[in-house]
Amino acid sequence: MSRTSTTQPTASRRRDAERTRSDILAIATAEFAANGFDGARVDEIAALTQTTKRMIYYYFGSKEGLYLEVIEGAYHVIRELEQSLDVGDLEPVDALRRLAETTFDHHTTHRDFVRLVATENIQRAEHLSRSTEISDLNRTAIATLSRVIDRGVELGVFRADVDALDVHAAISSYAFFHVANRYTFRVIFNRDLLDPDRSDHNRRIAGDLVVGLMTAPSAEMRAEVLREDPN
Amino acid sequence: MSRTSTTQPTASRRRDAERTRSDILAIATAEFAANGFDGARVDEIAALTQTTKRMIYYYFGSKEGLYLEVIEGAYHVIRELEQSLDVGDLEPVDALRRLAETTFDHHTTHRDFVRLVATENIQRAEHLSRSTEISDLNRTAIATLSRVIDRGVELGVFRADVDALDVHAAISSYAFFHVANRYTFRVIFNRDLLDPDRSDHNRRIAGDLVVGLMTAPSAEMRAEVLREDPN
Amino acid sequence: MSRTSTTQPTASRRRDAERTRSDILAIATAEFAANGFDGARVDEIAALTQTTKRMIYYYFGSKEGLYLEVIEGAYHVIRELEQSLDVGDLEPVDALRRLAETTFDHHTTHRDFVRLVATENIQRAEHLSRSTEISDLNRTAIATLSRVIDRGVELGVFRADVDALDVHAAISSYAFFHVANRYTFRVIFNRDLLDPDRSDHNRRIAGDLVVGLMTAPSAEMRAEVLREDPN
Amino acid sequence: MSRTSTTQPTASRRRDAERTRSDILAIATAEFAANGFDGARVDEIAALTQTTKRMIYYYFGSKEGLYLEVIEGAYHVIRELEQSLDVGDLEPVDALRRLAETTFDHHTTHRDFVRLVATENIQRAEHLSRSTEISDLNRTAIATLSRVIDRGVELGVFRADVDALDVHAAISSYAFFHVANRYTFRVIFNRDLLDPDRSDHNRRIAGDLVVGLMTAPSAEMRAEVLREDPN
DNA sequence: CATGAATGAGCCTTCATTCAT
DNA sequence: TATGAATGAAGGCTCATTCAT
Repeated sequence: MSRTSTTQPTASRRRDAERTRSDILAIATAEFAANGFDGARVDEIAALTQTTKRMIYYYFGSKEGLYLEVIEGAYHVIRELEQSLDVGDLEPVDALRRLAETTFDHHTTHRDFVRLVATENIQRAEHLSRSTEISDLNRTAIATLSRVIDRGVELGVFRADVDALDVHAAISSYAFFHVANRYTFRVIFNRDLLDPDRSDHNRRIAGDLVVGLMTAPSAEMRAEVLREDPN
Repeated sequence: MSRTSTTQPTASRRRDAERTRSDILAIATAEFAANGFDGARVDEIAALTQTTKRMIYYYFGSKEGLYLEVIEGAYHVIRELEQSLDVGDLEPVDALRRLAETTFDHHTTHRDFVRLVATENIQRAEHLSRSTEISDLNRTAIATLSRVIDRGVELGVFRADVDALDVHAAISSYAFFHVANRYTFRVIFNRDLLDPDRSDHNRRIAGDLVVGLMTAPSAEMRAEVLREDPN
Repeated sequence: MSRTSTTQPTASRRRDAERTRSDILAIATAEFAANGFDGARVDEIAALTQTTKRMIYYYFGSKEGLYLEVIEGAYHVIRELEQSLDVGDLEPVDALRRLAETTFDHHTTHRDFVRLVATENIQRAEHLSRSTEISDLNRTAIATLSRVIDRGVELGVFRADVDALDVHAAISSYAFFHVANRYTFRVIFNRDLLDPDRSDHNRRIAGDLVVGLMTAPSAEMRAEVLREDPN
Repeated sequence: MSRTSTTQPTASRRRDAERTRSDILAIATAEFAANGFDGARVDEIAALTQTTKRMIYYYFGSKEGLYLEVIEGAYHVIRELEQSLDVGDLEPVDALRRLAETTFDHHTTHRDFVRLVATENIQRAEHLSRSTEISDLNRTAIATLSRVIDRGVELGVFRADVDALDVHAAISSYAFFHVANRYTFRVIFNRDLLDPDRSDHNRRIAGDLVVGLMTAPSAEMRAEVLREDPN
C-alpha cells in the first residue's frame, strides 16, 4: 500500500496536470479566436479557467507560447479530418464534390479554427512559421486531392492545367469566407453567410464551384450542349 | 513674420488641415492593415506622421474613431471601382468573367483593404456596423451583378437558382483568400498565392470558377459532351 | 503676449521636465545604492518621487536605462572632483599624499557612488561597458597621477617600477574599502570604518600607504636609517 | 529492491543527506557569488543541483536561510587559512609582508568569497549580523597580526600609532579591490587587475604597501638616505 | 493649431514558496 | 525523502489618452 501510494501520486497528478493544461488550452482557443492575439487577455483567459494565471506561464511560458499551442491544436483537428477522408472509391467528380462539401462543413462548424487562421495571417504567420509541428500538417489533404485530380485527368473528365494546390485554394476560399467574412458581409448585404436555412444551398455551391472549374468544357462545347437541351 | 505663419488665410489653413488629416489617415491605414486594431499603436502612427499625437485626437477623437475612418476610406475605394465597371454591353458569360477577374485584380492590388476587412471581421464588424456611411456602400456591385445574372438567366446560359449575393460571395471568396490567407498558405504549402508569375493563371481560375458555377450543365450533359469530344 | 505665451510654455515645461528627470534620478541613485540593481524596486522609486512610475519609463525607458544613467551620473561627480584637483605646484610626495587623502575624503563622503560601483561590479560591469559616455571618464585622474609620479621618479624620490594605474588601484582600494566593506567589518571586528572620530587617523594612513609604497627605500637602507635614528 | 533503496541503513542515508546538502551549498555559493542575493534565483539553483527545489526548503528553510549558510561557509574558509598561518618565527617586517601577500593570494584565488562579502555589504550585513557562528570568526587573523605588530613596535621597526585592525583593513582593501572591482576597473582603465602576468607584481605591491606604511621613516630621514644613495 | 509632459489603468511576467501524493 | 503541480503577491512595463502652455 505504501507502494501504491508512491506510484499513484505521479499518475493521478499527471492526470490533473493534463486536465489543467487542456482546460487552459480550450479557454485560450476560444479567447484567441474571439479577440485575436493582441485582443486576447491573459488575465481574462486565467479568469475563465479553473486555475490561476500563474499556471499559464508554468505550462506555456508566455502568451505567445500559449497562442502557438492553440494554433497547433487547431490545425491538428483539421488534419485528423482530412486523414479520415476516404474518397478513393468515388468517381473523380463525386470525390471532388465530396471534398469541397466536407471542407465547407468542417469550416462552418469549426469557426474557431477559421478565426484563428485569420488572426494568424494578420500576424503574417509569424508564429506558425516558427512551429516545428506544422510543417507536415495538411499535406495529406493535398495528397488525397492530388490522387482524385490525377484520376479525373486520366479519365478525361478533369482539365489538366489546374493542380491540387489550385483546387485546394478554391475549395478553402469559399468555405473560409463564409466564416471569416460573415460579419462584414452581414452588415453590408444583410445576409448571414452562416444562416442554417441556407447551408444546404451554400454547400451545393461549394461543390458546384470546383466541379464546374475542373470539368468546364470549352465555351463552344458548352454553348452547343445548351443549344440542344436548354435546360 | 511669425504672425503671417499663424494668421494665414483660411483657405490655406484648411488645405493644411486637410493635408494633415489625410496624412494621418494614410499612415493609419497602413498601420491598422499591418497589425490589426489591437496590434496598431497610436504612438507609432503619430511617429510616422508629420504631425503629433495630439492631432490624431483633435481630428479623430480616439483610436477607434481613427480606425473607423480608415475602414470607411477602404470601402470607398472599392465602391469607386465597382461604380466604374461597365459590363453592360458584354455577353453575360463574358461580363461575369470580367467581374470576377476585376475583383481578383482589385483585391490583389489593394491588400490593405483586404487586411482591414479581415481585421474588422475579427472585431465582429462592430465598428463597421456603427458607421452611417457604409450602409449604401457596395450595393452598386450587387446591382451590376444582378443585371448580368438576370440577362444570363433570360438567355438560358445561367442557372436561375443562384442569386447575385451567392455569386458575389463566390467571387469575393477566391480573391480575398489570395491576399488574406497568403501567409499561412505559404508556410504550409510553400506556394505564394500572390506570386506575380502565377497571377494570370489565378485570375483565369477566378473567372472559370464563377462561369463554371453559373453555366454548369447537368452532370449527364457534361458527360455526354465529353464523350463526343474527349478534349 | 500671444507670442510670449507660445514661446514660454516650452521653456518652463522643459524646466519642469528637467526637474522631473533629476528628481527621479536623485531618488533612483539612493535606491540603487541602497539595494543594488535587483534589490531596487521601480515601484518604490516612483513612490518616493513627485511623479508617477510611468514617467520613469517615459524618460528612461526601462529600469536598466534608469540604472545606467544613475551610474553615469555617479561617475560624473568623481570626474569633476578629479578635474578640479590641482597638485601641480606641490612636491611629488606632498602631491601624492594630497591625491590619496582627497580620494579618501571623496569616497567616504560619496557613499552612494561607492555602493553603486560595488553593485555594478556584482553585475560584472555589464551596464557600464555599454555606456558610451564612460569611456573617457576617469582618465584625467590617471593623467594627473602620472605627472606626479613622473616628477617624483625624475627627482629620485619615487621608485620607477610602479605605474600610475598601480598607484590608483592602491589609493582607491583603501578609500573604497572603508565605505564598501563597512558593514561586514563592523559585525566581525566591531569597529566602524567610517567613525568620524577616526577619520583623521584613517586619512593619514591613506596618505602614508601610497607615500610609503612609492618612497620605500630598500630594506637595507631603511634598516640603516632606523639604526642610526630609531623611532 | 525498492525497499533497499528506501530503507537503507541510517549511515548511508545520512551520507546521502550530507551530500545533498553540500551539493546544494556549493551550487548556491556560486550562484549568490555570481548574481548577488536578489539576483540569484532559487529555481536556477535547484536546476543546477542534483536534487529538487523542495530539498532546498527542507534543508535550509528559505532562500535567506540558504544564503546565510553560504556566507558562513565562505567565512569558514578564510578562517581556516588564517589559523594555518605561521609567521611566529619570521622577523616582523617579513611576517607582515607574508601576511599581506598571503591575503592577496587568498582573495584572488577565492573570488566567490570576495563577491559574497561584497554582496553581503550591499545588504548591510543584515544576514551576517544575525549569524551566531560568525562572531568568533576572523579574530584569529587579528590575533596573529597583533603579535607581529607588537614585536615590530618593540623592536623599533614599526610605528606604534597604527593598530592591528588598521593594518588588517589596509591589507584587505588592496586584496579585496583586485577581485571586487575588477570589472569596472577594466572597463575604465583597460587593465585586468587579475591578469596572471601581473600577479607577482601586484603581490609585491601588496607587501610593499603595508611594510611601507608601518616602517615609514620621517620624510627627513628618507630624503637623507636617498641623497646619499640615489636609486 | 501645435507640442512635450504627464497619467491611470491594466497588461504580461516572475518570484519565492507550499501542497499533494 | 522525493517530486511535479500549484499559488499569491508583486514586479516591470505599455497603452490610449489628456493636460498645460
